Amino acid sequence: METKLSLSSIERQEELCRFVELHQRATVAEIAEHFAVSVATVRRDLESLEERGEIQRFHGGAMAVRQAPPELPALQRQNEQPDEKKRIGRAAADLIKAGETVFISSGTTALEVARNLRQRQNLTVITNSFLVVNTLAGASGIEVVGLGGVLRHTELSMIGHITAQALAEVHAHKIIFGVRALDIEHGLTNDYLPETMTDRAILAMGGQVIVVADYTKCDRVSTSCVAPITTMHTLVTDLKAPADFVEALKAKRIEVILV
Amino acid sequence: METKLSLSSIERQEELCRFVELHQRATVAEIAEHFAVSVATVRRDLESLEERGEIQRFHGGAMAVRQAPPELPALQRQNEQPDEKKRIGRAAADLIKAGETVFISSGTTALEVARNLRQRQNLTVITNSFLVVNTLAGASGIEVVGLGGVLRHTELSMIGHITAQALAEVHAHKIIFGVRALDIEHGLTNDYLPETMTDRAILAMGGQVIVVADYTKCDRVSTSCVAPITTMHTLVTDLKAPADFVEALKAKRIEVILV
DNA sequence: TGATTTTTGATTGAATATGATTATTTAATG
DNA sequence: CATTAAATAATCATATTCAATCAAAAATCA
Repeated sequence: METKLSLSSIERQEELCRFVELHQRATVAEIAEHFAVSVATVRRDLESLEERGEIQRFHGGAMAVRQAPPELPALQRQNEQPDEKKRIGRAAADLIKAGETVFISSGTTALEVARNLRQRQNLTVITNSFLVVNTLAGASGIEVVGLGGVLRHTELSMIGHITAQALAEVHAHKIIFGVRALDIEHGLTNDYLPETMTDRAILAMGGQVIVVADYTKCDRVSTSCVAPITTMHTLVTDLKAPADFVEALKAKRIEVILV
Repeated sequence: METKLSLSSIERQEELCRFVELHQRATVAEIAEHFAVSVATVRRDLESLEERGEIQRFHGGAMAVRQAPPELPALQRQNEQPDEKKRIGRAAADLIKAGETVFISSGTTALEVARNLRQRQNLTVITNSFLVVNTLAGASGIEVVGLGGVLRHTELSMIGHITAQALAEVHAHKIIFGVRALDIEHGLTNDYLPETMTDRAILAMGGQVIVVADYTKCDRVSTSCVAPITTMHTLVTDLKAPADFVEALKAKRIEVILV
């Protein structure tokens, strides 16, 4: 693991807490080396973290007071192209108007859209992603409808026939759809076969299909075909998306929003 | 990144907030350079933004406010009778055997049961509690089935007709049921009327009904009648439970586990 | 236009964060 | 139980960074 440079004291303390939780226990020297600071600073950080009850100190180091939450793949991926995802999330959220019902699928980019809806009022959000529910929990202005189903542990999404059945009960004006890969010929593709039926049921719900995908997803193909490219009404992507790919979409009368 | 010219102070503050959110963190010098203003102005902006809670300052710069989930009632209540709840949770979890399917309802005591199942293998857990899903996310040995429904923000539970419909699709060997109050005459009662139909559907699913409730819930009545007391097959409670109440339950052939 | 308020940038003493130094405390070993 | 090595807490030095103040510039208003 690399050492990140010039963290603020707040950031370093947070990272330090995670570091200890990840290793269960760590010595002062280990921590000092990892964060490239003096042992004095480490001790000061450990002191304040112990005061807040975040860790337990012992002579020579510190140990975790709670077990580290497992690093889920879905959460790890949030750190890939974070700037693009944030911009895309904001732009897609701007497409949602008050009073509308919007479906938000699983995936980190779609999650970013949910983040930007938290402060909104008079919205109904339907989702099969538990991360989206998590993000919107406590958002008093938003009615959150979670679809049931079998939890896919790696993505924290709900899939299966219970999900499909619940989908038959609802309708959304707009569908924010995250996808693994986009290709003119092969359409929208994902990488997990069992999820395909759920994804198709989502798209069959009707409403405007807004796909959110950063440039790394464009002009790519994954394993599992979900739908043809024309199923998508709008694509929100970033400026690094291949120009000819964007042109090809526009030729097919698909709206493309570049941020 | 280019410098934008002649923004009003309000505009600049908004942009500044977006800038910090986009980069997650930024130093005062970075911000001053980007907006072509002095560090004094930046500090003033950061000060007012922090007062409004838009950003979090640290020595040398500012960072985006971390996505701290607001303190929800369900999470606050976890601190009430924590020892009893932990013991009850452990004892109830011991009743669950490998290979079984168990339903876990919402409520903090039921959540404590889920906590004690995290390391288990070969289990299926069905739940309408978002907190239970959260707890079991990443627990690879457990198949988690979430029921859909409308999110009740205060409890983070799923309720409504989608929930009831999903319940018709599943069956559990054992039902871990958290309840607000227990009374010999009035049976199991909860405090939120709209949830009653969902609770009844849960209990109608069949299987052994195991109610988890600390002593503060015993011999009490709440507003909404869910089911008669004999619906319950087993009660897991603590030693502070009123002795005559326990005796009355045993007389009705209800198993009582005191921890 | 002229007066008044607001905003901005520079200056300076105060505050903060960090690392080095040095007693003091702790834990390990014989 | 005494010795000893290591770790800690306390103190100090230093380099940034911050906040308060003030004057100049800009905007607002009569």
